[in-house]
Amino acid sequence: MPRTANTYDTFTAIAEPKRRELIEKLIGDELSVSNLVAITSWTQPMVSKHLSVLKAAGLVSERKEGRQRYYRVNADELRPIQIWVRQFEKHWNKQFNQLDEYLSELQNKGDTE
Amino acid sequence: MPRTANTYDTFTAIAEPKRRELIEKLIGDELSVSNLVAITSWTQPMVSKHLSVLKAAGLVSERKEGRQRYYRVNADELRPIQIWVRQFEKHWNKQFNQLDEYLSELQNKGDTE
DNA sequence: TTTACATATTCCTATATGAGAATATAATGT
DNA sequence: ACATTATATTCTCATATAGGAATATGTAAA
Repeated sequence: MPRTANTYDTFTAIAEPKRRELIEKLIGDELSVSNLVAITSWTQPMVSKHLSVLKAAGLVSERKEGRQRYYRVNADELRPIQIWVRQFEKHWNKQFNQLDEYLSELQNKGDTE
Repeated sequence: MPRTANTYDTFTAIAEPKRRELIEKLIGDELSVSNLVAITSWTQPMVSKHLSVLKAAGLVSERKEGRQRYYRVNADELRPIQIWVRQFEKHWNKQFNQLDEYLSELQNKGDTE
């Protein structure tokens, strides 16, 4: 039995590097499959298949428009991960915590909302 | 080819629920294999094997003492996950962000350091 | 040096699944 | 109706790997 996976849960879905890559491309943007094919240079079936896994895990949603399908990320679905990781936060080294704050600031600066 | 996995990276290592369970048990505590066997009621080889994967991924370290081996979690190794997930933070729903703050407070209250 | 205990490793098997190629579906335009 | 474009699905194959049983390694005690 490989990865116990009832089917794809969030953790399993993002374990695959290509799927993380896809999700990253979708941050903030809504993109069609062909957009993603162009950006990644992967084959179309490969993009579609990974998208379907992400969709099954609830990490992306789909919007049909003509013959294209536009995908967007459901950012909220990544929160269980953050919540899980937070359990370990208090055991992180101080020096790294400083880096964290720095990164947080960078991100807030880039925040346009 | 299942999970592309060169071998176990952090994301792949925690994709397995049993491994997440193990890591959780090790938060704050240093535990021997038999401790973990007692706690989880899994077979000893099963515990050892999952620990070896976690160790290969750098998520736990080992300390030998007599015939026991004590394991502890390397919390810092989970930071890449947090950093990755943070990219999506600004797209989370406000209502959830409030829940986040609440959970954060709870956790800080429990912080003894 | 045997015996008992703690842990790791090896061997086997079943199965999930990523990749690739080919094909199907579906929508649009002519 | 037919061609074209966009996307999904199906099929085959190779391989990583979780689980289980058995065994090996290593350490302490008698």
